[in-house]
Parts: sequence; structure tokens; C-alpha cells
Amino acid sequence: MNEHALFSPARLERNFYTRDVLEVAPDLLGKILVCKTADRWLRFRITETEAYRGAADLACHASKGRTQRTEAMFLQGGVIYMYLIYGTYWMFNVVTGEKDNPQAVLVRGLENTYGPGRLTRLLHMDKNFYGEDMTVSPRIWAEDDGLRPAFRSGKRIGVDYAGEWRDKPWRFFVA
DNA sequence: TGAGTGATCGTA
DNA sequence: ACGATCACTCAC
Repeated sequence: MNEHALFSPARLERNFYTRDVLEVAPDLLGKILVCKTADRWLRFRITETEAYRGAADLACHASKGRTQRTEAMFLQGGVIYMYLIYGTYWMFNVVTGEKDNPQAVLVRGLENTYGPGRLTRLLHMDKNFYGEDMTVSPRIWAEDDGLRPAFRSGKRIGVDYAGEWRDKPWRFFVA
């Protein structure tokens, strides 16, 4: 058994994720998220993302320091950072950049499901996926089939508290 | 437009 | 121990 028998040849590899979050977030648009749930495999195109960029970005959880919750953000690109918000909704983030440079992409929308809390419910994703590495995981990864959708950008949602970082156009969505 | 929800983290 | 906070969603 060789490596290619285990992994899809189209799976995005490490060098896709270790770039700056402002490159990775728009590049994830149109990629196919493949996820195994209890009873079946799901495949959905990513249609909306948001970039959270390092300790300086006051909207980024890492700006409050390195804690147990944010630890995954400090790992190398490709790892999953999950967190619970409002006691109800799990947020799915893909870590980007090099180790110890805390950045992540919040996946906000899929082709058939809009909303970061709704899509994790659809995919049955919760803390169970915290720290999972999308470059090697047997149950979740992203694929590139060559599609490069046109997209637009705008302000991030729900970060009005973030001072000068509030208005950064770091939300990306398929036109 | 506002209530619900509970893990997390700073303060004590 | 306690209270404030929160990258949201749904019902009203």
C-alpha cells in the first residue's frame, strides 16, 4: 500500500495552507470540502470565508493571547481550529501560515448552506474535530478540481468591537 | 429585534 | 468561585 492509495490526489497539501491567511481565505472559495459523517460522505463547495490574521488583529482570538482554546491556531497551516460560540454553535476554522503565526480562515458558507453555525451542524462537526490535520485526516479534507470562481470581498461579520480592524475587507464570498 | 446558550478566561 | 464575553441562529 502506498501513499496515493490512502489519499485523494486532489487533496490540498501543506503548501496550500502554510501561506498567509489573506491568500488562503480567497483561494479556499470553490474548493470542495469532503467530510465523513456517521452514515455518509458529504461533499460541498466552499462559498464564503473570513480571514483572521495574527495577534495584532483585534478580531482574531489569538490577539487575546495563547490559551488552551486557541492553541490550534498556533500550529502549522492545515490544522482545524473549532470553538463553541453562544453555547450553541461550533465554528469551523482552517489554520493557515507557519507554526507560531496564529491565523485562521473561518468557513462561513457552503454552496447549499449559508451560515458558519449551520454548516457545522450539517457536517456534524464539533470539538471532536479540534486539531484535525486536513492534509492527512481520513475523515475531512479539501479538494481542488480546478474551479476558480469569481468572488468579492467585504467587511467581516460580528467584529464591531475590533477597533481599526473592524473594517478590514477580509470576508470573501463567491459572486 | 432580542433571547437563548455554556465554554472560556480574567479577576479574586 | 463568579461574572463578562461571545467570529450565531431562530422565533417573534
